[in-house]
Parts: sequence; structure tokens; C-alpha cells
Amino acid sequence: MNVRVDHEERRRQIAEALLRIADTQGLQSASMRAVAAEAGVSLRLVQYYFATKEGLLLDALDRLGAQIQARMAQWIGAAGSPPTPRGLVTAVLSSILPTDPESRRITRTYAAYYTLVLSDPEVLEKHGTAQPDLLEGFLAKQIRAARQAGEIDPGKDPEMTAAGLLALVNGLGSSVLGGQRTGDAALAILTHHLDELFRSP
Amino acid sequence: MNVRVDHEERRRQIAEALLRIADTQGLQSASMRAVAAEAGVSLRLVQYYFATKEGLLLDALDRLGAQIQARMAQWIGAAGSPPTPRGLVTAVLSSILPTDPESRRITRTYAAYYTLVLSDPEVLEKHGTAQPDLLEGFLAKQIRAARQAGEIDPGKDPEMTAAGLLALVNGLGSSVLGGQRTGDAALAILTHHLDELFRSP
DNA sequence: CACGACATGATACGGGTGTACCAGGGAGGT
DNA sequence: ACCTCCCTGGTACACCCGTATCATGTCGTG
Repeated sequence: MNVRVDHEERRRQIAEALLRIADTQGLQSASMRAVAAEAGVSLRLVQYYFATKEGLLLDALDRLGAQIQARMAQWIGAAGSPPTPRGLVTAVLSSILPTDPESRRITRTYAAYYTLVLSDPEVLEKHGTAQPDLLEGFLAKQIRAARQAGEIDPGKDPEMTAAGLLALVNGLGSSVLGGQRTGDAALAILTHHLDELFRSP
Repeated sequence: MNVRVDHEERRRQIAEALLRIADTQGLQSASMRAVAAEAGVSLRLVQYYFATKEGLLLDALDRLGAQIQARMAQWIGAAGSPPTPRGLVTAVLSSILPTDPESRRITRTYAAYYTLVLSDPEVLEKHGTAQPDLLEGFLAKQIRAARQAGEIDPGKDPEMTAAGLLALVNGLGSSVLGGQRTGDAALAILTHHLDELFRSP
């Protein structure tokens, strides 16, 4: 059979099976056996490559973070060169919003992990990344730049505005996932608020 | 022992035990046995008053909705009489934000139910209430009134603004529950945005 | 006073869970 | 050629889950 197989590739295959289940059926349905079946391997294999379930969960979360980061980078790259502050802000926020199947998948899976963290906060400590704060800082920097360029009302507070935009997108995403509104409607609301922000006073 | 006991009271007692567990340990930890122990009754009793677990879950969700509604009514009542549109908007949005232990409890429990719905959407159909849309309409109405009274820039779109505020508060709540920021910080961000909205142009 | 409906207790059943254990087979180095 | 180690399969264990069943005590009502 297979010998000296690529460990990283196998781990990726299994972790992505976990993410697929978390997306379609929720994390609580992602049992070791279900993951094994989804990945097309035996239960023993899953145990071999991930000694414990918590390890698998954390590894998959890392990969999910990398996916959304890649997606964001892609949107930023499509924002033109050189990118304007407004283009960057729009790209970052739009990439988070669940509009297409891919972003729906990512957002829904993130939501599944979110409640896992709520009920078991120590998981978050083992997973040191604090992306939201970094994102907020990045957005605040872009907003400050746009303000100095006269594209934004000088009375606006960059930090408050950045935090508000991020929370807005997060909330819009929740409403889309909850079926309250479509992804396009959410995007319309976001662009509406961005238009209001970026109009010269 | 007890005879002809008050059914409604017992059901309330059990359902609130469920909500307490959902708050502190998450819904996935709210097993029938755990609920029974938390309520101080036997497993059989829980089964007796709620034939199925889904029934218990739905009943508890109803009570949770009633709780948040009561809380909102309380904040609205404290908004002065007669209440101004701005006061009403502020009251409604502030009542949702997890600032004190009570609202933290409610918001966290709602979050637990939220992911339950995400992984099992049919639950939502059996629970017909669509509060968010009603709330959004209410907020839009108040914003329109304030706009006509000259307290808000006439260029603002009431529906878009209402949806944005609700999503903002929702996202802020998530960040508070996730430990990214304190309830007071979230409230500061909200009031900042309300101040911007309600300033005469 | 007796009977039947209500209320409660103890326990069993089938199934799913994460993890642990035992076994073997094929390639690499010596 | 043999031995060792990486990889994989099957299966067992102990536990928790939701639900069902049997039994019993207690009262309101006839």
C-alpha cells in the first residue's frame, strides 16, 4: 500500500473534511467517525494523524483562517494598483461578507467555531491569533489616510468608524446566514454605508 | 408528595434551568439529565413535562424571547415620556447590547440558539416569530420620524440606516461575547455612531 | 370508601462518542 | 536476508445521549 505518504497532505485532506462537515452540518456533527467517512479514510487514520480531537479542531481552524486570509488578499489584489484607501476598505469588508458560496462556507464555518469558543473559552487561548484587532487597526489606518486625503469628513474618528464597520459587516453576515436577508441585500447595505462615509462633506 | 402541582410553574422551572445551562456551558451541554440536575428534579420529570427534547428547546426559546422583549420594554419605558425617536432608538439598541450580566446572559444564550438554527434550519420554521424584521421596521419608522423633525440629515435612507444599526449592534455584541472588547467599549461605539446620526447637518 | 387519573421514581435499551489496544504488512537500512 | 519502523485496519472499552417501560404513591371525585 502507501508508504512514506505525505503527512501534511493527509492532514490537510482530513482537516478539510472536518471543515466541510462543520459547514454543512455544524461542528457538533463533526465526529471522528464522520470526518473519517467524509475524508474517505478509516477512523484509525484520523486518530493517527491527529492524536486528539481537539488537535484536529485547532488545526482545521488554522487552515480556515488561512483560507479567509487568502481570500482577503485576493480581493485586495483586485482592488487595483496602487490601491486607494477606499478600495482597500471596500475589499476587506466585502471579502468577509457571505455573498458567494465560498464566502458563505467560510463565514458559516467560522460561526460554528464561534459558539465552540463561547462554550469553551480555553480553546481560544491555545489558538493565539487575534485577527479582528489587527483588521480593525488596518481599517482605521486606511480611514485615517482617506481622511487626510479629504475623502472623508475630518470629524470622523478613525478607530470608532473602523470598529463600527467591522461590527456592521459581522452583523450583516449573521443576518445572511440566518436567512433574514440575501447576500446581495447585505452587500447593498454595506456599500450604502461606505458611500455615506466616503462622500466629501 | 406534590399533587396537582402547577404545570406551568414546573415547565418554567425546567425551561429556565435549560437556559441557565445554555448560557454557562452552551446548548450542546444541555442534555436532559443535565437540565434535570440543574432544575433539581429527576430525569423522569423533565420527560413528563416535555415529551421530547425538541419541545423543551423550543419552549425555552419562547421564554428567552419573552425575556428580551420584557427587557426592551423596560428600556423603552425608561426613555422618558413622551419618548423621542432618538430615545426610542437608543433604548432599543442599548437593550440588546451585552453590557450588564443580565443582557450578557440573554445575548449569549441567543447566540447558542443561533448556531443551533444554522445547523438545523427546520427548527426555525416551527418557531414562527421573526423578531428582527419587526425591529428593523420599528427602527426605520423612528428614524423617519426623526428625519422629518430635522434631527437627522434628510439624505439618510431610513431602511438602510435601521438595518445598519441593527447589524452594528449585533456585531458589537458578538465581539463582546468573544472577549474582544468590553460591554462599555461596545456601548461607546454605539453611542458614537448614534451621535453622528443624530446631529443636524 | 373505593376507584381511576395524575404525578413521580428507578431503570433499561439501542445507539453514538472519543480514545485505546492489538495485529500485520511493506519498505529502508545493514 | 533480516530486522526495524512507518503506516493502516479492526475492534473493544467506558461513557453519555434521548427515549421507553414498569411500578408506585397520592389525591380528587364518584
